Order: sequence, then C-alpha cells, then structure tokens
Amino acid sequence: QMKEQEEKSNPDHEEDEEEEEENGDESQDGPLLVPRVKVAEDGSIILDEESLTVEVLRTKGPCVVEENDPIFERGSTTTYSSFRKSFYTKPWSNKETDMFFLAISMVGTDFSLIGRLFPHRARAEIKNKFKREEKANGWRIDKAFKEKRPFDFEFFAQLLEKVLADEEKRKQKTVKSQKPKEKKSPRPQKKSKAK
Amino acid sequence: MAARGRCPECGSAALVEDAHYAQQQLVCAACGCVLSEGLLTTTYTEEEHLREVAYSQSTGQKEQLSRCLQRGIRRVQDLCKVLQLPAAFEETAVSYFQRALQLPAFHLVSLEKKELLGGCCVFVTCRQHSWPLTMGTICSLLYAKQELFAGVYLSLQKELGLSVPALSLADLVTTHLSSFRLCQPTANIPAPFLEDKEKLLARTLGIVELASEAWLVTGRHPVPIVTAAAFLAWQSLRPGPRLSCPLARFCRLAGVDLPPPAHLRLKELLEILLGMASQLSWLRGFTLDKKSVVKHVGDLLQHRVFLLKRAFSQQDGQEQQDTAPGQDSPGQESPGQDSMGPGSQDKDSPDKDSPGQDSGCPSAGKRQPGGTLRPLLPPCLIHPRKRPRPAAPSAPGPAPTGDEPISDSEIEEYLRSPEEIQAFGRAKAWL
Amino acid sequence: GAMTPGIPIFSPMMPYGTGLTPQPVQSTNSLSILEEQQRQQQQQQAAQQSTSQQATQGTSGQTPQLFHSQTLTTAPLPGTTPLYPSPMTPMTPITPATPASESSGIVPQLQNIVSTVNLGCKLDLKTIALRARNAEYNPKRFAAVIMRIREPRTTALIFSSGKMVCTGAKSEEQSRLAARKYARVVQKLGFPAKFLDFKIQNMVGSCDVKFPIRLEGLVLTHQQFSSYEPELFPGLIYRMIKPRIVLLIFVSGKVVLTGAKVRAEIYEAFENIYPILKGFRKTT
DNA sequence: TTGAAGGGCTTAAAATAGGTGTGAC
DNA sequence: GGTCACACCTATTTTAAGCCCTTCAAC
Repeated sequence: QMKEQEEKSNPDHEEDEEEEEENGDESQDGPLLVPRVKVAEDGSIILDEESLTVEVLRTKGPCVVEENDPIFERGSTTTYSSFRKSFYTKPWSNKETDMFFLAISMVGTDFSLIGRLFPHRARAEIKNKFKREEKANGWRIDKAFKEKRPFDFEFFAQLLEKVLADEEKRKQKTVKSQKPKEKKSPRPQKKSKAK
Repeated sequence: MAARGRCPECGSAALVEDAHYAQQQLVCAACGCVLSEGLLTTTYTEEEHLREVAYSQSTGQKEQLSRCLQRGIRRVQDLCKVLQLPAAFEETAVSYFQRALQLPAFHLVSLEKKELLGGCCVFVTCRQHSWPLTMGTICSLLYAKQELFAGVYLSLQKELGLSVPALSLADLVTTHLSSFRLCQPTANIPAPFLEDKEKLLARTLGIVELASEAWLVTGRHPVPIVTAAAFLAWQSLRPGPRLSCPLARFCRLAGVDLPPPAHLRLKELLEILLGMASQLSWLRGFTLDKKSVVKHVGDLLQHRVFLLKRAFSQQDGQEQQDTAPGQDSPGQESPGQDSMGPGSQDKDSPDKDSPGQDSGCPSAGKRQPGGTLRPLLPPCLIHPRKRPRPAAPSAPGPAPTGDEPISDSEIEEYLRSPEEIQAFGRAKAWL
Repeated sequence: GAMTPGIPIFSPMMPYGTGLTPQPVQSTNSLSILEEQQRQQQQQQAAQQSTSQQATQGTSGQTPQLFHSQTLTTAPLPGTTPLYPSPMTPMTPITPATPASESSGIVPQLQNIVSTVNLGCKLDLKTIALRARNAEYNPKRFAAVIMRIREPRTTALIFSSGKMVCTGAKSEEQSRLAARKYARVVQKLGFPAKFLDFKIQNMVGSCDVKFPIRLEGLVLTHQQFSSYEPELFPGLIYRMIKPRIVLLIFVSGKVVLTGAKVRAEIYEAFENIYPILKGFRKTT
C-alpha cells in the first residue's frame, strides 16, 4: 500500500547515522515493515535497544498469512466485539430540566443528594447534566445557585412526580394519535411554593 | 473471585465442565453462568483445586518460576494452538509474557489483568507477523471485556517499549473474506449471490485502498471498513441481482457480523464513488445515485487516482493557510486581554460556520456534477462539530494575577446560614 | 496572602517516572526559561503573563515561546523507550542558538490546569459538606469533599489531610486564584487553613494544525514514540521524550498535549511535533 | 426502513487517599 | 501469617474523534 511512500515522504531528520540495526536480514521487502529509521522526534537520535525492537523486526517475514493458510478455528474468523455497558441516559425534557435547576437552588452542588431527589436518575447523570448545562447555559447554573430556596423534599418530590406524569401522559397521546397540543397543565407554577 | 464449587450467580453446586475451543470451562448447570470465564487453560477457580500440583511443579522447575508465570505460559501456549498459529509464534509470545511479568508494573496487577496479559502477548506476536488477528476476536476467545483488554495491551506496549505494527487491512481482507460463505458453493446460497473468492478479494482490496486514499480509514475500526468494502465489491461484480440486497442481508448470507459502523463506511464510500463518477467522461450526463454508481465501480477503480484528483480539490494540504492565521491561534492571542480573547473568536465561528468550511474553499456543499469541488478531507473535517465551542464563557475582566483580593461576600455566597444548616441537616437525615 | 513565596526555588524538576529516568542535570524548568526568553514573538499572550510566582513563570515574566533549536541540534537523547534510559545525561545542548526552523505560528491553548496545595491542617469533611452549599461528600464513594466555585469556574477535591487538588482552570493564575478561594471558604468554615506548597501538577493544551494527518504513516516512522490503535482510540498517542509530554494526534489535524508542569513544555512539544506532522499531511 | 440527534464511553496526564487485591519475603 | 510495597477502584478536569445506544423524525 502506501507505506513505502510514507516512509519516503518523511523529510525531516536526515542525519541519523546511527543505524546499527541488526535486522538487516529482512530488508524492506515485506508487506509492511517498520522502517528502521531511527529518528528523533525532537531532534535527538534514538536508537532503540535492540532488545525489544529487534525481535520484533526480525520476526516479520514474508506473508505469513498466505503460507499458513489455516485460518482460525471453527467459527467466524474475525469477530467484531462491541459489548460495553449500555449506559443510556434518558434525555432530559424541558420540564425535568427546570426541576434540575430548582434542585440546584435548594441543595447546591451536591449531586449525590440531587440524585436522590430524582429517583430515576443516577448521580453520574446529574453530574453530566450539570456539566452540560454549565457549557451551554452557564448563566442558568449561576442563577440557580444564587437563588437559594429552602430544601423542601416533600414539595420537590410531588412536583417532580407531577412533571414526569404529565410527560408520560403527553407521550402516550402523541403515540396514539397526532393530537395537536393538548398541552396545558405542564407545570403549575412551581415557583409559587418557593415559600 | 468466583466461588469455589458453587455458582456465584445462583448458588447452585451443580457445576459441569464444558468444552470451548478445545478447552474446559466450568459452567453452572442451573443457570448457565460460566465460572471460568475467560480462560483457555485452567481458571483461577480451578487452580484452587490444583494448587498442590501446581505448586509442586513450580518448585520443581529450574528457575523456580512462579505459579503465576507457569500458568500464564500455559495459557499463552494454548491460545496459540487454538488460533492455529504458526509454531514459531508461541516462543515469541511466551518470551514476551515472561518479560512482562518481570516488570514491576505487572508484578502486582490483578489476576484479572494477568490473565489477559497472556492474550496480549499473543496478540502482539500476531501483529508483528502480520497475522490479522483483531482485538474483537481475541477478546471473544478470552471472554474479555474489550476495554479491559485494551488497558492491559496499551500498558504492555508502554512498559515493554514495544512498537507494534498496525493491523494490516490487506491481510484482514484476505482472512476475513475467506470465511464468507458466499464464496463456498456448499452453502445454500442463491446462485446469483455466489462469488469467486479471488475476484471478490481483488475488488475488495481495490475499494479498501480507495477508502484509505479518501481518508475513510484513518482512526476508524478496521473490520467495518472491510465489511463495507466487501459488500460493495460483491454488489459491483454482479449488480443485476445484487443491487437490491441490503448490507444486512449480505452479512447474514455471508455468515459474518455486521458491525454498526459499516453502514457509515458504506455511505461514505458511495459518496466518494459518486464524486469520482461525476468526472468519468462517459458517465457525464447520467444522473447517478448511490445505487447505480455501484455498476461502475470497476471503471472507477481503474482510474481511481485520476478521478480522485479530478473530483476533489487537492488543496487541503497546501496552502491550508488562507485562513490559517485567522483561526485558532489568533482568536485568542490578538486581543491584548489574555486568553479570554476566545470570546471573540467563538462568536465569529458560529456565524460563519453555517455555510461550510472556513477553509477558504468555495463551498463544501454537495458535489454538483462538474460544479464546485469539496476538498478531499477526513469526514470529521467535512462535517465539523455543530458547535465548535459554545459561547464565550465568561472571560470577564482582565486576566487574573492569582493575587487579587478575595472579598468576604464572595466567599459567603458559598456558605449556608446557621438556619439553613439546621434545616439542611434535618432534611438530609431523612433521605 | 501571598502564599508560598518560597516554593519556586526548587521546584519540581524531577520528572515523574519511576525514578528510573536519570535526569538532566539541569532542570527542565531552567531550560524552559531560556527558551522562553529566546523567542517570543508571536502575537499573543505576552501581555497576560503577568506575574504569578509560579516557578518559572514568574521569574521570567515571559511569554512562552518555544524555541526551535531543537530539531537542528541533533541532541542526543536519552533515548529509547521510556523504559531503558541510557545512563547518560542528556543534557546537552540545547543550544539555544539559532532557531533553525521557523515557528509554526500556532499557539496551543491551555484547556485545563491541575494544581495542588496544602491547607496545612486536618479537616472535618462532614462539617464542610454540611456548611458549604457548593460541596458534596460521599465517604463511601470517595474520601474527599468535591467543591466548586463559579469564578474561576473550577472544581476542587479537599481531603481530610488538608491536601487539596484544584482542577479546571485555564491558566496558572486562574488556578492559583481559585485555590486561594477554596482555602478562604475552608477558613470561613472555621479551620486554620494556610496555603502551602501551591504547585501546578499538570497542564493540558490543544490546537489545530489545519491539515489532515496520515496517522498510519506517522506511526511507522515514529514507532518508538507512538501507539496508534484505531480499534481502541481514533487518535495516535505520541510520547515525546524531550519535553516529556504526551500528545494525542488526530486525523483532523487537532492535537491535544498533556503532562506538562509548565506551559513552555506544551509550546515546546508542539513546535517539535509540528514539522513532523507536516510530513504526513498528504494523501500520497 | 432509514436517518439524525443526543448523551456517554473510550485515550492521555496529574495530584489527592482509604480500602483492598496481590505476591514476595 | 504478618509486613511490605505496590496495584487500582472510587473521584476531579479537559480536549480530541469514533463508536454505542436509544429515541424520534421524515419516508
């Protein structure tokens, strides 16, 4: 492929007289081989210890793959693993986001505590939400933090429940029929109760 | 780790041995939980039972190798056998393993990682011999979490100072295609879908090279690229009956995985092909789309260097700078005010970003036949992030010196009043 | 409040590392200073430098800038991979003399600064968490109070030992100012907090060379410093030896530099890598 | 059936530190 | 078996680009 070209194209450093490679045996015929340029990225010359690299370079021979055809065992040759935890965070709706800021006003930046105010949200989600809002709407974070509100768990829980319920209700309606905005009632003045 | 003689999941004592890749595993007969997951040789759990034997063996050895080392070497050897690697690989892999375990950095690592270390050594050996083993494959053989394997692999590379050659796409194509059932008449595949392996291989290689030249390979997972290229190659060799076969069905028929990114690679490849086709003289006038362009893949590949050059602006590398001064560095520095200067830069960017490139190029819009050219650049540069960097964050006054006075009022904003403390303490207690 | 006037004198030099690396007789810091003084043109933050006594910073009053002699001088480097430092001390050369290559004209922007300071007294974290509304404390999860302030927008980890870590600042001065504010908060909470041994521990910078880079080519010619595993991460990890900085290089031409103790290391590392990157921008 | 979009993970660095895994002695 | 000296989890920050997963919108 394009390897050799790359090697060639690399201009900088010229003066690397220090070669001392013992890997002479294999020259550059192979498909991809590492150029033995010893280089120095910062201007110095480097020669690696023969120890490691040597072995490495030497091992490379003609196309091993073709010769020892026997590919892998039974089953697919090449698997593409992808496992990985499915960390999926449900998007925050506008109403829920309002509740998030309300929580900031009440408890400050204790994400663990705020997480307890949002039964369906883990601390990590709260932290990510905070950082995201900080970047997109930093002023809202500042404003919420400055507007201290008494920590009233009962009040918050009820309000959140209502907000989430409305959210759910609305979603189901849109799914069933394209009911235009039936809206209304989203949030009944959460701030009034601020006390 | 795992319980001895009892399933950690359901508590059942009904453990049975199961063969996996010629190796034994302990599996819970009640719930199916694999106790010895990840081990080609005996597992840590099993070692518990074999301790005496293993210990005596180790003490009897010449260099008094630690049990851990012996066990690991055996694991490496078994893995080499399972992968049916050339005999010479084993020795190299084992030597890496021995060297790695000597390193202080690996002496005390968790057993979990030590088990993967052997796999990493085999993996490194394969890479150095141009043996196209993917991380996905070895992870599935080891039952390892990819990120965990990755961590061990990267630290092995760093600690041993290894220079591991990259996975060769060409070799990967070769081995990957040979497992495609579409090249084996035995399978119950519709005749029109069967393809000659050599022809498919040659064309797939051509497409992969094209992808590489078009910046579709750098930084991306290799397997999806090969999958997309193989699919395109296969379709183009006999468009008639195959154009209507989607990628998903192709993979199903071929008996291979369909990695999600393959869809994106396919889309990107088609875009490049369309751009090239617009420069093919005998195709001008035709309105090609992502379906019909596949019919001309053969021609496009033949003249790919010429067509790529014609279809895309090659400026990218050169001047690059029409705007250079204007972007990155300047934004911040120019204003005498400290690094906060970015404020201005950020504002500017959003405005002009909409049109397309800031790179001085005419426009990045869709390629119009014979119209404006878009530069040949990596997709991440053609489709830049929506919001390069949101708003100018604050950047209020002059740069701080670090010594300015701090007002009490500012600090007090962070404190709770005595009443609040009481209320808060009470509330928190309830939670 | 001046805190820690004395620190600077001796600072860190000893690169990290497991103590294996022999180190330069001269501290990298002092070299940096020289370098900085050497060149500094570029537009840019000369202005802002301002003071701060941060080790090198303050004294030189400088403006960072790199210096290019490096590439020219074939300075022998300790070489090789991290693990086997050759016994000699490199030292050398750094002949500041001629800046052979011109500068890139691009200045990396600092994105994050991590610093530490010792408040000099034992702290009752539960009390702090209860009285400060910008704090969070979960001993089960993590043994430190996590505190945030709005200006400079930063986050700090406060341990019961009195040690504190400040993260998120965009400049050395911001980091110090922020650390002082955290110390004040702790003081106002009733603890006899002092401000000892303030030190910048890590700096992260980023910039854009404005042209795409063939990472597969770069990893071939600089294999001993690079790790490029697209199956794991899209960027090439480049471990530079001379300034001991780690760079993440992307196909887009964007570069992330990290591991610096002083900003000059970020600048120097970028100037070192720039000419190399230029060699890999073309497709063919 | 597609895609786009949004959110979060991966990688590097560095300090802080308790609890526990790990293996040599 | 206890000590020793690390590993390494939790946590914080920040940038880069790719990939994963889910949801919701046009077709």
